Amino acid sequence: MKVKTVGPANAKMFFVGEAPGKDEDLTGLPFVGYAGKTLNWLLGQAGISRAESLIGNVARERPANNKISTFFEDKQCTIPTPQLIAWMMELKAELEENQPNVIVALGSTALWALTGEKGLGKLRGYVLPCRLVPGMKVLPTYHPQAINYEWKNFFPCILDLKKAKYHSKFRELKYSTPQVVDNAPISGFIDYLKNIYEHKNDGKPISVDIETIQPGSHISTMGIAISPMFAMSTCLLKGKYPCLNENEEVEFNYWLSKVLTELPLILQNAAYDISVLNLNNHIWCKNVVMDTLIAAHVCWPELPRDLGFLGSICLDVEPWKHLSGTNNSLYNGLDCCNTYGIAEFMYKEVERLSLQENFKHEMSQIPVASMLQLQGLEVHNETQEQMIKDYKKIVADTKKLLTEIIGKDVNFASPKQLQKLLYVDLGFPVQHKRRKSKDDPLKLTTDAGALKKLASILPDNPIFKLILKHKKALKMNSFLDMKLSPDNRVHTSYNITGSSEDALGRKSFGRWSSSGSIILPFGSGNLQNIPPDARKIYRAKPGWKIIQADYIQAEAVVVGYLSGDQRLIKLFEDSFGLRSAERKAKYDIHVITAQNMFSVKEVTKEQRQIGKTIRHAANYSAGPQVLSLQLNCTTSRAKQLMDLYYQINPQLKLWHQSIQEELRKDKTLVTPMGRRHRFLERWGDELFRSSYAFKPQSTVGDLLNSSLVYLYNEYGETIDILLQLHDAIYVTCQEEMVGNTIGILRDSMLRPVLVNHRVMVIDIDFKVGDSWGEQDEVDWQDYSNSFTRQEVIDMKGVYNAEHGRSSSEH
DNA sequence: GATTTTACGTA
DNA sequence: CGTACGTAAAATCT
Repeated sequence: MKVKTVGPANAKMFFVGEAPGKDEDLTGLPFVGYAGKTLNWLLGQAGISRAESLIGNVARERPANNKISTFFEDKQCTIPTPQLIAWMMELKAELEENQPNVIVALGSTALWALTGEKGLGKLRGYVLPCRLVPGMKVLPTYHPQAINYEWKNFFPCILDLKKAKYHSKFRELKYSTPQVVDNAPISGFIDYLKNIYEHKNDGKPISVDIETIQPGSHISTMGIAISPMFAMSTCLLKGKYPCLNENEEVEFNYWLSKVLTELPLILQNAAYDISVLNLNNHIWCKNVVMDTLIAAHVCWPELPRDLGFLGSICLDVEPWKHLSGTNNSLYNGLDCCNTYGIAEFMYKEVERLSLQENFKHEMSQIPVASMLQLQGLEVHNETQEQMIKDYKKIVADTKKLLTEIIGKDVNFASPKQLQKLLYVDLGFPVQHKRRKSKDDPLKLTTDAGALKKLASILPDNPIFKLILKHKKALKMNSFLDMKLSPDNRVHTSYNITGSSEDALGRKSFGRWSSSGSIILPFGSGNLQNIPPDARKIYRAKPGWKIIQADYIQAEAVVVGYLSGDQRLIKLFEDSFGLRSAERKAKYDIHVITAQNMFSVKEVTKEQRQIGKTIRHAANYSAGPQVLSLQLNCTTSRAKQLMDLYYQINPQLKLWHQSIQEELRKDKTLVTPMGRRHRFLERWGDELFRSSYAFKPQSTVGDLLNSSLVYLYNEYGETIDILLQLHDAIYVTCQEEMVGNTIGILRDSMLRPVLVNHRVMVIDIDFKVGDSWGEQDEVDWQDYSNSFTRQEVIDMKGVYNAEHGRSSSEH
């Protein structure tokens, strides 16, 4: 049935979808099925009345197989069939008749039909001129059905709809259009710098953006905006060749340094730009007041935070990202202006959400993250070469043996080839991947777990263990055999805001991530996943030591306080400040767990291991099946053990329940350090498990980063910081300075925090050695003054996120 | 040939 | 059980 457009004549908003579906086809009305329900919900969230809006589609009849491409001549969906052209004319007539103030394009087909544009992902949220009816404006966003499929898009969509609601109040398409002087001659840019410096930009910050070429991140284009409305951009490199002569370069750097050193700066991803400016221009940007990436992370941890996205949310400007290929300097200048505009928006947003403390906390991490990236980590050549040789031999030997046994050449790094070999050619029992839900389809796997299982089923066949050994050695080699910098270093980029995105949106629990540095592209990239054995290639200089300071049982301590487990809290408080031998003898948490579970005084090694595994599993709400794999026992035995554990630790289940209760309102949790996270998963076990992990992990991460910043700010001149590893800090120092350094680390890392109405102080352990991989535990008491827990609390004060928040709300 | 997705391994 | 990232191979797109 043909579907008509519905809604009151002359409505301010006109929603245009793609094509009718099954329910629309049956009723002749648009958006009445599943997608219609989603639309209603989205409109409700955005405060828009469906009854007051016009709603229709581009195509007026249901396409065969629900495929919109049937209405196009070409695969790319750019040449409409005569039928579709006729429908578009109908839409045009409806728009002209009703004269809405804003047309909301739902999905890429509507976007194309109304504006002629492709690429919804880049254009959503931006107000565009309508091509179908010139003079009208279009705001594209996701199709409701796309939100059903891609849950992460729901929040951006609501923001788009709110923006559309604002635009429905007036008819004109009025951009705030910045003035950009692009490709400025260098003399003009230097005058601009002088001028900014002289007037200090009237006390306001400037925003800076650089474009770089790889490798080496040399600056090709640089721009500075003095407000959201004016920027100048200049070209410094054309290809490989500098645009400046030597004299110009000296003068340019002189004034640039003055401006960047003395004025307050706005940047998007400051850690990158200031590192490049430091490395290549020897300029140290001291006063970064706003990193829009960090502000966006603090305010909206679930959302994308690239400039194009932030522009669509915060600004009313023309899309500009498409200029990057055609006019780099104009693009760069617009980046500057729009970063400035986004910054002004984000200042208010940080304040509106009372997240000033969190913002300051993350901003303070920029200098140390930049320093660590530029400094890198030195590799001991001889050790590296020897280890590469050893592991390469294992790879070759296992491969040779396997080829002899199997009788043909197989690439064991290819899951597909391995599947064929094991399950087809050799006919071994197939192993399936663990499923998230029973409804998910079974999938084959040849992972380590499957190979171990096969090895236990068929103990006489040596190939499983050989394959495992082969793959392990291959993997190890990737951590050893890598390109080093000219001075034998590896570099990593520490990312304060994390960076990964999954089907549900961004996750960010406040821990740093580590990835390959594009400024200094040496090493295996991530330094937070180096296996212990490969750590041996990072050695201290002769006469120096590497010290590791890590929080003891950090996450378990936080869980103890959060769940109000009095016995556990007492254990942690009683054992605070003890030498490790005494702590392990009397206050071993896993031994005590086992003692209680099995009602025994003397605990065997196995019983301690069970206690350890089960605590970890229970803290994160693992099921008996996973536990049975870890403990190598039957599922029923694992179930029995879990029940026993929960019987002895009833607080844990209560705590999990309280987390669920806390989620009920708006799926938002707040950590003891004041960090917020909104969970986007649908209500259910997956959401719960993810949220149980949030508070402990995030608290430990924030605690460690506070310590790291303190250490760098207070002792950066004297302490050589090497690495950040989530709950540990590594430094290097001369042998005779070990004691002193341990004292400083203890001073920096002991940080009392109010958790669940009690003061939590996580204790610290030290290890010292000649390399990152070979370290021995030491007692700090041998080197440093001893303070009781109470003395530490009195000296340091207690961090109270709740207090900070409530006092800033008024 | 380029880009995206999947599988895997480590903290 | 969770979070994180990187790498290689496969799969898909152009």
